Amino acid sequence: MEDCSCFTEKHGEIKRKLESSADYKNAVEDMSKMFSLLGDASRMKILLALKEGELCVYRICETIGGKQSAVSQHLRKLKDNRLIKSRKYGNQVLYSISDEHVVNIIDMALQHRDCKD
Amino acid sequence: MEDCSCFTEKHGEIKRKLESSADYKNAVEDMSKMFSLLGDASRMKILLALKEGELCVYRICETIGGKQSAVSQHLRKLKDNRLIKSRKYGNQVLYSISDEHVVNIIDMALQHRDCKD
DNA sequence: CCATAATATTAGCAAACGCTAATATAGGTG
DNA sequence: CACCTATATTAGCGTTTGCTAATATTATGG
Repeated sequence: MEDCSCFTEKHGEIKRKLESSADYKNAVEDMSKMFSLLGDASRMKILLALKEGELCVYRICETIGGKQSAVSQHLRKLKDNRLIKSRKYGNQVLYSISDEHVVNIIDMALQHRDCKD
Repeated sequence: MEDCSCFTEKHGEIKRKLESSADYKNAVEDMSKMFSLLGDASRMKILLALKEGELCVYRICETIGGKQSAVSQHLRKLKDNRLIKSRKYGNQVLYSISDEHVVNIIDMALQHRDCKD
C-alpha cells in the first residue's frame, strides 16, 4: 500500500489540483453538472430534436412524446445551464441549442454507441 | 399550433425514430445512461485520475479524497457500464479506463469548460 | 492455518430527481 | 375587455441516488 507503484507523478498532480485548485474543482463540478443534464433520457431526446433546428415547446412535446409541464421543466434546466437558448416568437418560445460543444459531445456519444453494434 | 413552421422534416424524422425505432430508443437510453455516469463529481474525479494511468482502489481513494466503500461502489457502476476495466495484481485490483471514447468526451468537456473562462 | 491488508457488498438513510396535476402568466385576437 | 393559446411555475409524491457504517470476501505473509 505504501510501496504501491501504480501511483505516478501525474496522479499526484491530479490529487494536488483536486485538493488545492479552486479552478480545477470548479471545472470538475461544472463538467459533471453538464453531464448530469445530458444523463436523462427526456433531456437527451430534447437535445436530439433541437440538434435539427429550433422548436417551440409544443412541438418539442410532440416530438419527444412528453407532457408540457415536464418538458418545460427540462427546458428550464437546460437553459439555466446554457446548453440551450430561447427566443420569443409571438405567442411562443423557440428553443435551440446554444453551444456547439454540446452538439459535438452528443455526436461523439452517438458514434461511440454505433461502434458497439 | 398547427401551422407552426418550426417543425421541419428533420424533426419529423427524429419523432418517427423515437416512436418506432427500437434501435434509436436504445441508443438514447445508452447515451443518457453513460452521461449520467459521468454526471457525478466523484465519478468524474475517478475518471480524471484514471486518465493518467491505472490505479489501485486505495490510491484512487487517496487521489480523489473519498472513502473506500463509496469509491468501490462507483467503480462497480463504471465497470458494469464498461467505462473502466480492471485487472488483478496480487492483493489489489488495478482499474483503468476501458474506452478511449470516454477520454475524448471528457477532454472535449474540459475544453468546453476552458473556453468559458 | 491465522492474521492482516485490499477490495467488495449490503442495509439504511437523507437528499436529489422527474413526473403529474393544478395553477399562474403572458401574448394574440375578436 | 374577455377569451384562448402557449408557456411557466409550484406543490406533492414516488423513485433513484450517493453516502456511511458495518460486514463479507479474497489474497498475502508469517
